[in-house]
Amino acid sequence: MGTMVGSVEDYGEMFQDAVDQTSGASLSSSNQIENPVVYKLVRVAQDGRLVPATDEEMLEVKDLVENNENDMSLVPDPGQYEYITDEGSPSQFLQLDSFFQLETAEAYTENLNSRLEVCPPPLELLQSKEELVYGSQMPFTLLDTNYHSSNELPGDEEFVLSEVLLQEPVCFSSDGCGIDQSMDVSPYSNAAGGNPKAPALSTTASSPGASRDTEEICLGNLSIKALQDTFRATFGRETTCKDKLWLERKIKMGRINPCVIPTTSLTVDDTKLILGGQDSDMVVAFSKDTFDEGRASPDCIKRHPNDFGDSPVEAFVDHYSGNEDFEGEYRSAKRVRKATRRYIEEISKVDDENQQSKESPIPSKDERSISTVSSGRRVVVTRMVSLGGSIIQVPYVSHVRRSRPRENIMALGEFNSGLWEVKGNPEESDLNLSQSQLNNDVKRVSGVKSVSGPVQKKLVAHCVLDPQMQITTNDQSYKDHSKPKLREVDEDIMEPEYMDSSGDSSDDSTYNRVDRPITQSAMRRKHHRAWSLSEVKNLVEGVSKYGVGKWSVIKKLSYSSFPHRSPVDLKDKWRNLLKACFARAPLNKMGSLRKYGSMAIPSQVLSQVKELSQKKSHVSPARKARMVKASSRHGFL
DNA sequence: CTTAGGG
DNA sequence: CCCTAAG
Repeated sequence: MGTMVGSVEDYGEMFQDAVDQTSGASLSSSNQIENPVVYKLVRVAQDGRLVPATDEEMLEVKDLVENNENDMSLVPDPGQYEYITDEGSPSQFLQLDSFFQLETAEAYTENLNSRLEVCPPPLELLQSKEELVYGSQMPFTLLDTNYHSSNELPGDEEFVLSEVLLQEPVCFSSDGCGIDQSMDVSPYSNAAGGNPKAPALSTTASSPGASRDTEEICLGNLSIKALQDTFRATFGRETTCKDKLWLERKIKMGRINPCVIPTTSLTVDDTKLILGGQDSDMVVAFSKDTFDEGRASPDCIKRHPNDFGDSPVEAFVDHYSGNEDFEGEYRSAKRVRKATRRYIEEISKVDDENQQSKESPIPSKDERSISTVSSGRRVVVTRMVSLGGSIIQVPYVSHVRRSRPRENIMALGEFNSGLWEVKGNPEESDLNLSQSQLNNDVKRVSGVKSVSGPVQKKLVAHCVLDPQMQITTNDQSYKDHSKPKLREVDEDIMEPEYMDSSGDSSDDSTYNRVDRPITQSAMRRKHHRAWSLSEVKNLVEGVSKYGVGKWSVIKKLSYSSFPHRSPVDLKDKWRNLLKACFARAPLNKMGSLRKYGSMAIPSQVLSQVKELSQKKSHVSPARKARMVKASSRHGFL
């Protein structure tokens, strides 16, 4: 059994006719744009070409569809798609849910809105005529069946009808009961133009002739209330969102076919069908192997995270997932973070370990989990990872730092070349890296925290070789040069230039100047400078003046004398202060003394911090205005 | 570039 | 302190 996938535009007619019996209107090519569902029928030849089906083949399909059509309305399966004719009334129902099994509610709660899956049905369904229930399987189920009864087709070739062009008023429901419910309850029938039978999936349905331009103009003129009504008419549920832009956007997206897959860029490589679009990055990748072997877990259609694609993700999602809309409303209040690269990397890493793939980061062809797909614009290497019980496809990331190397990458290179020897020139401090630094950098280079990748393995090997030094290596030259070590200590103290410029010679600075034994903590980071009490006080004062979150303002106004503290540093420190004061609040006895003998923060300051944190959680508009004024006075806005 | 937040 | 994502 070969692969059967495909999508060819011209062959929508027959299928369309079959489905759209009542209207009897056949689709002209110009007409297709307005029609909500367009099926395309092709045959995939052995060499992978997509051969348009012949008229005879189309007739068979038509017959098949018609035969099954009678049963359609009897199928009491929730999660149907609705097919809307040009007249705007629902003439048929198509159940396609197993094909477009898009994001589920659970999936979205995982905050992985950058992914999408569309999984074809199990192969068994493709093979069994008996099991064929119209609409509950993929479209090409029908055609596959059809193929077996067709004499016309060469033995190895199969019919394929795979893609659905969902043009306008198709309502998807992630919870699997969208249409049914809406038909029953019909909470929006009024807004749908007065026809209570009309599912009012879209206002478009009631005004099929309206062009999008017109609509968009109209949208812009609508009031928020009207937009909300339109939203309700479009999506079948209420919205409380008052964001006009958001509403317009959603409505537009609800009307615009979110998953148009231009067939112009349809290509087939030896195992994959790729449907790439100029706008859409949607990639359809049905694995031939998977189908051949009768597995029920073929490759899925995936959307890639935003790194590899843009807004279409959202459009796609919006349309199919009712939940997303809620999320969208929520998002207008608080922005939602997408999965970070780190997160993806770690997922990838875990997957890597699971797969025991020790090979080069370049995906091998045999690896099922890694596929190279082209989206028309670019080639994307993806890999399958399991997450939260479902399989998702993520862009492949090698576990190597991809971004700009650190300034001391050269030193790293030397380590990487195998000897671990720092060239013993004390003057070039950049090369005289402490071992901890090296660890750190190696860690960064590998991009992951745990040991993985050749570089870090090397490190481990060397560490093992020298049991005397726990963290450091067997590097003799490093030992011999005390300067690097001293330098390391220096990291933790105020550097003179800053002292001078700041004029801040308060207590803690001298504290920091005290030569301390090289503790582990002192070894830990290069770029660590202890916060002086005056700095902390400055910070607190700055926050009290300008408010929490105005880090750059504070930095510029109160911290011009501390060039080594970035706004982010301030923010971090503030976070730490908060942590400190709230953690200590209950048992204030120990007061300001810390375990590790690091800087003592006066409890007075801490209470100040606490006070500010509470007060500043809600800055009054007046104060905000004052702040804006102040900062603009200083040229910050 | 600035801010927020995870690491 | 670092990194990255979101504006």
